[in-house]
Amino acid sequence: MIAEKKKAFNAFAAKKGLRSTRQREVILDIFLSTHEHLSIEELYLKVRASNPGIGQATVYRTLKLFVEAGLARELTLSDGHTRYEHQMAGEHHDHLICLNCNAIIEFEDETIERLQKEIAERHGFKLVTHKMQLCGICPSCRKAAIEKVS
Amino acid sequence: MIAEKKKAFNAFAAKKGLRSTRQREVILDIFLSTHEHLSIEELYLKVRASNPGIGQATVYRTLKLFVEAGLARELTLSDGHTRYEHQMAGEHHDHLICLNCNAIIEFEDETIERLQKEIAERHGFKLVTHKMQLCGICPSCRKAAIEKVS
DNA sequence: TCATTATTGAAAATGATTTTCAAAGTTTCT
DNA sequence: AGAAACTTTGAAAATCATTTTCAATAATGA
Ligand SMILES: [Zn+2]
Ligand SMILES: [Zn+2]
Ligand SMILES: [Zn+2]
Ligand SMILES: [Zn+2]
Repeated sequence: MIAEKKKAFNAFAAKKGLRSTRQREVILDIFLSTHEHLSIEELYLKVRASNPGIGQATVYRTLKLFVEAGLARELTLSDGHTRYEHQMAGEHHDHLICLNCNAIIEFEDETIERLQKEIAERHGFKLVTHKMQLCGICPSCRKAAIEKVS
Repeated sequence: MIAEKKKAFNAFAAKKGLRSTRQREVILDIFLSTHEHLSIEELYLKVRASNPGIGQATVYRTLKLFVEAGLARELTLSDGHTRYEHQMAGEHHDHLICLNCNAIIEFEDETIERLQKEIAERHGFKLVTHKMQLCGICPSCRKAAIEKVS
């Protein structure tokens, strides 16, 4: 799994004539070892913990490469911090986000995806991608809110 | 229509103890006179054209008030410029956006809205709002692309 | 090895938005 | 109306995520 993605990145790098550097390997390892929707800042801190010396700019630059290589997806929630998550070819999901605690739940809904395509077609658009975020209050925050009242 | 919205804003301002100022009236008039998804910059330029002297900060502050008052909706597309559009109670639409020319088409789809609610419920969330943008290539950009090839 | 070219880190730049603050304006009370 | 109390304003400064710059360093291929 991780090895495959590394291979995929190397293939991308080779095709693009990118050089293989320690920094990119470290950042790729750390990115692949996470399972959350991490911000650059969080990623940078993780990187720096094991590899002081790697700069933020390199983390910014490298994550953009991962997106280009199809390994990562950029998420822009409304907190002003760009986040990255794993992306595998052919897979897709959208997000349910708690407005209170920022918890993120992933979901897929084929019917919605199909309807989106239909809407685009109806307007003559060729659909390339979409962004969908459902924002609400998660179960534990709801419970906490109820307890506070009573 | 416009008069109603002005009344609504005045009611909001009164309830909040806001003072009525020339700047806010001017900005509200200009905002209500538009029918697009305008960025603050665009709005500021329009305001300044008839009222030099009104500062950007005031435009920023005032548009936030309109959102709070329920008259405006903030849109964050991916070009780094926050945009505002009219919002009327009980109405809702989402956007189809051309990745090439940035054209914005509005649409509503009740089935999607219902499914979103169901997804949220299935995960125990209380749905508060959502963001959905379909990104693609609009008819005229598609045509232009085809002509370029042939 | 050497020449070429890409990458890096630190610091500076950018650019949208927010904050600061003194001056100006609005409201309230007398 | 006049004065005190409080809000709003504009200009400039500050903020803050991200991007760019650039000289130094590293990777590549001949
Ligand atoms: Zn929560
Ligand atoms: Zn996700
Ligand atoms: Zn277009
Ligand atoms: Zn719209």
